[in-house]
Amino acid sequence: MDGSSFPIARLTLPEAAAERLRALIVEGDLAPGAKLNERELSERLGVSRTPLREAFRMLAADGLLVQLPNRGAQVVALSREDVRDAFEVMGALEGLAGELAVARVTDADVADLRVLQAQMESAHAARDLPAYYRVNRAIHDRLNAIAGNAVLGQTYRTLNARLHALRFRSNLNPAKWDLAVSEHRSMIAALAARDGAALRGLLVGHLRAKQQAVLDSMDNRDDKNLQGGTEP
Amino acid sequence: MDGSSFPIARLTLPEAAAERLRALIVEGDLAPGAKLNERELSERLGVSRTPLREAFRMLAADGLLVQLPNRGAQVVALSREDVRDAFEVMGALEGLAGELAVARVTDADVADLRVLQAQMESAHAARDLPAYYRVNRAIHDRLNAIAGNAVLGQTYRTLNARLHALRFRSNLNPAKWDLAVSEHRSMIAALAARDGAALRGLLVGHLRAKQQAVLDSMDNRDDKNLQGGTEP
DNA sequence: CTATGGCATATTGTATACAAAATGCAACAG
DNA sequence: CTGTTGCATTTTGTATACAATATGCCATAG
Repeated sequence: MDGSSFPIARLTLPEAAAERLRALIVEGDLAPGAKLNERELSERLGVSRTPLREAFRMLAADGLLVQLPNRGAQVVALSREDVRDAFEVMGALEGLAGELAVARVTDADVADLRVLQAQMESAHAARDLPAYYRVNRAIHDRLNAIAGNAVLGQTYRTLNARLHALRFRSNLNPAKWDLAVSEHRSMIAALAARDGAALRGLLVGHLRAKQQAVLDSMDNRDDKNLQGGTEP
Repeated sequence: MDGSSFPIARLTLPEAAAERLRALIVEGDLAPGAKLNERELSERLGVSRTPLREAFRMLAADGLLVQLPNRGAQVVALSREDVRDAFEVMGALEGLAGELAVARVTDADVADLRVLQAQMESAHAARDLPAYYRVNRAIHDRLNAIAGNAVLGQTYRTLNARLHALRFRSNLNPAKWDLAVSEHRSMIAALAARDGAALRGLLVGHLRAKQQAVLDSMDNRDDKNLQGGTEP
């Protein structure tokens, strides 16, 4: 995102462990509600318990783990309410990002976004879902970057990671997919026109649709992710 | 905020240390930019370095500390831009809180808020600034509670703590104070009338005024808090 | 047969010892 | 006199040992 300085930035062991765990959680290798045994995990990751515990603290702060005193850490199991709450906040953040982006966007930014939009249309035409997700994410990241608010970006990414831990396969049927792509087209138009209110409305609406899809997908699978649900 | 369950919840050592450090930072006993020596701090807090380092990780996640690999932790020194960014996000969050509160508020809540408002008017009439701040905070906390969004509340509190670490003495002159009190009156009226748009507008405007006051106060003091500024 | 109490085991919490890295100073070369 | 290199010291990073707590099982009383 910056690219102007080159600190070598070796990862410290707790950071590396946290990154690895984050991936394991988001990829679903560590299921929601799973209890994390310190000794076992530290052996699997090849680090001692001390840095692992620091990693736990970081992930707990991100809301990916919950730590119970003397009872260890477990992967968070988001309740329906948690998901609703997180999406509501995400909506507010996206709305802000839209308004800020309108205030700060340059023509070069718009040009870049149009390129991404074209890529998205291609992925859509080719029915290439992974590519679509990738470009989709790139567009939203780009918007946040244009907004130029570090606190916003940070908060947004953290919340996003927490929701990704759900591993929802948002059942994206053709109709929804078509709509989503056209919404993105409208977003870029609104941004190019410097129409903050319109962009805000589009982003919030877009997210509300996603929220509904995720909540639906939570209903349509085993209730494991609901609060209190632990496997036998 | 909940009050329906009574887990004894002894604080674990890292949590206790984090809480203590948080207070030291917010109270200004640990100045922005101050370097935190692990051995010395652990002795002063009466804990060993292990739980202290976990506390560091928690506070770093909250944005109260920054940790540099192999170079320790230091109290965050917010730049002007950081403050602007944080307030922008706070504004979006407050706006959301207002809309949610309107959707979920009960008449009992409104009655409670009117009591707090009366207390605020008293503090204002008596020119009792500490009491005013206390009630002010209580009102905003209450609004967030009514909004009933745990993620929102959490995010809001974290950002608030980070800004409090600035130790700004928002130069509250009589005119501004009068305005602030009347704004609160309007807020409660908007909430009672279930007028979400009006409440959002009031909250966002209220916060923007605060942001301006804080940024001004940052200008009017030594530039210690600005990025790169380290004492001789 | 069920429920309670106590003990053995496993797991987390904390302190400390050791390793690795950074810092500051001093000696030296230019 | 200035800048650089190497060493001693300080500080952070990691592993491990020990302490405290929780968990689960079994014996026993009702």
